[in-house]
Amino acid sequence: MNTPQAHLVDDDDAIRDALAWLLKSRGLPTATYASAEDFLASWTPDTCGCLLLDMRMEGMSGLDCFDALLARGAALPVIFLTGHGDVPLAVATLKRGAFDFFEKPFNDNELATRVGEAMVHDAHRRAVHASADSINLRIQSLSPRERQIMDGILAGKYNKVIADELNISMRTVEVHRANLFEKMQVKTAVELANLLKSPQA
Amino acid sequence: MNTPQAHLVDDDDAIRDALAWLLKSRGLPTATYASAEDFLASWTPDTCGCLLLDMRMEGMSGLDCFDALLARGAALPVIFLTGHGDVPLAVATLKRGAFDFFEKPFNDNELATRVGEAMVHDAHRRAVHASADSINLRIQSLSPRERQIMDGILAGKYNKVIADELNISMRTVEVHRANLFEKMQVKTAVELANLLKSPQA
DNA sequence: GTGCCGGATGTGGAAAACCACAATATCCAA
DNA sequence: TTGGATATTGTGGTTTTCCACATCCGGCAC
Repeated sequence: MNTPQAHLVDDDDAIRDALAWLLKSRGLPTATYASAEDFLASWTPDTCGCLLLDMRMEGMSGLDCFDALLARGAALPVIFLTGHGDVPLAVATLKRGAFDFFEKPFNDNELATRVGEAMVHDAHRRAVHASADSINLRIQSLSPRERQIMDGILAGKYNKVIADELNISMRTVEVHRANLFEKMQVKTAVELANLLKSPQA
Repeated sequence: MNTPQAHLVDDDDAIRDALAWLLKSRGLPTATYASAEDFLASWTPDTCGCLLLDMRMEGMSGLDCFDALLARGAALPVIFLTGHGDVPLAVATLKRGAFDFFEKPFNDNELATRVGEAMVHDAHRRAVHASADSINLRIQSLSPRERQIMDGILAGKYNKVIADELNISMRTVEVHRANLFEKMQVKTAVELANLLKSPQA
């Protein structure tokens, strides 16, 4: 897991340096990139924190960079910076999942605050994701038969009913049930149901 | 429950009539209001569908109307219409939960499409809400003791353990358990867990 | 004050879950 | 070919759930 950082992408050296200084002075770890291409080249699925993206840049635009990230399945919160007010663009970008959209000139305090919120948001997202991953991993370790029995259990059926439906003996259901409880690291059907509910789908 | 409608609020008679005609011609039931005050006066918690709100109006502004609705706990999807591009306003409004934000002149097809989507969204929201209400109603019918026993059950504890923790006999726990299953309309602990998970919190 | 409700408890039994020990069969990879 | 994972079944026994029948107590409303 990479260290959470504010990833700042702007092709204007002066602005980039000023913004980086602002963020660092607020205690926000910051990495800078002179182009969207540079950022994408260094990006990995572990990249986390948040992304500050200038909309208009030489080469790849901020929007193109956002598209590229979405295509790669990134979930990094993105804060856009733009110089020229464009309501439809701002609205469309937010609806596509951008975390925020700042028009220059912006208030330094507001931006720094939002960057901090974005990083908290991302930390929370990663925590939830890690929990979901752990559960999905356990589910994938189940054999097909065990998954069938689990479905029956989650439907609140008696072992006897499950056995009838699958045309196997009750004893076999009991064995699969014990095995899948072991794999899912639960002791009761209720714990299993709780596990499969909370975080993801 | 009121009939789902597009509630159109605009103080410009010509625009309001034109928009209402547009929406009705697309098969979207539409009600019109000449002011935010008129709409708020007719609003009830049952008002549903979606709200089309002109930002700049005589008297109460669209934003004020939005605030008033939020204060009343309304969950109606709101689509804002504005004549003067203002990125910070659009961004702030969307972040506060507006469904969409259109800048004039807008494309009729896009607007009508979004109105349709907003109404679908609201119908879905109401369906989920109704289900959650039904469950909350059942929970509220439980006695305090029954709720305690339910907590224990949802934690996957044996009746024996619950009894020890509450310093009562196992038999009493069994009785409460049966009673609360009756009230919650479930037959097994797993069904109870499933019920309390899906929709709300 | 009588009745209803919530709460608590007991006996006793049927049904289901839970578990240890034991065995067989298939498929697939080392 | 041997071993591991998956799937299947049985015996026998303990624990827990689930339920019918019955009793007792305190608060509260009519």
